[in-house]
Amino acid sequence: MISFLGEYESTIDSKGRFLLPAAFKKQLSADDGTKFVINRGFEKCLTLYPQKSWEPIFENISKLNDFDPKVRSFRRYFLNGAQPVELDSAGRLLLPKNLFSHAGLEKDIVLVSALNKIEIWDKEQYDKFFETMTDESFSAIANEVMNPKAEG
Amino acid sequence: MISFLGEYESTIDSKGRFLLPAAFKKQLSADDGTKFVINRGFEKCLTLYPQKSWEPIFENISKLNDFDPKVRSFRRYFLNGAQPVELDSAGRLLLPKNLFSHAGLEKDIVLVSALNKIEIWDKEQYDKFFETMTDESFSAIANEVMNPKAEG
DNA sequence: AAATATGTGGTTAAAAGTGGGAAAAAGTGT
DNA sequence: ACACTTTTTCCCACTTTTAACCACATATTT
Repeated sequence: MISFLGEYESTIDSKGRFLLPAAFKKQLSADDGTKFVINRGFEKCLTLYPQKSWEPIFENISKLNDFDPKVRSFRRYFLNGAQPVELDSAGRLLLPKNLFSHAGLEKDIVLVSALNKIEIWDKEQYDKFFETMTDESFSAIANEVMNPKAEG
Repeated sequence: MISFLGEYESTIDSKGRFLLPAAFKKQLSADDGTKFVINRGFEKCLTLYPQKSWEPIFENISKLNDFDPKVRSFRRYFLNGAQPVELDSAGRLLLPKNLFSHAGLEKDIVLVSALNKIEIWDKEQYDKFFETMTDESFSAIANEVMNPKAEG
């Protein structure tokens, strides 16, 4: 499974395209190729999955029991907005218009590794996230997440 | 696991490169090689991990469940700004531009051992840190950290 | 003092990034 | 159904930036 590392800036041009930073392209193996799936992220961002990273997620959702109303709600919310995108000859991706508003995208964006996928943030929103996160709140979350035994 | 020792100065050239002091290079084993990961540090500094030191940290985070909002916050904050860097033929590292401001880097920098990684400080910032730390406050902290029973 | 290793700077070729035009496709109205 | 308009996609050409390389200066060692 691929894993990304890094945080790079890019800009959206007048046609809604942005260049996938070279650093990420290098991290893509040959068989990840040029196909991606883009989706709404959980917070105010978008998520970009290389085809290979998307497949297992899609499979997991397929396995859920569709008779459960919660499953249906989740599936609708999660899959609505997911769209396949492909790199053009210059290594750019075209952002679907209907996803702009969810992430509040304008012009300057930040692409950040999220392990096996990439998050796309509006630069302003991204900066805001870090402003609201204090050392103490990070420290508390880190302890909860990485040291679960501490709780109980 | 590698562990560094020492504190050395270096300077950033006009292209944003700095020479990794020979003393640190000597401490790197052959299989640590030339690949590093650089990231924002908790304080006003950057952190430089030899690839080998970084891997286990990254793996641990990969295991967490990304559907947990706390995990996402933690991941974002922790991976914030992490970028792969590599030594050039002259043994220098190129500092990513977007990390300059976090550490307030100008020209003169100090590289300090931080166990299995190296901290990169702007010389001025580093000096300030020592100015604010008096013998007494150091002694108090030392007692708290190294002798937890003392608290009561 | 010579030789080797360390540290510094600059040039240049290659890659990354940007913008726009034209062809194709989709949509709209008569 | 056809002509016309608008949107989308594809591709080409240019500009800027980057990183690889080279050459030299300084320090250190034998």
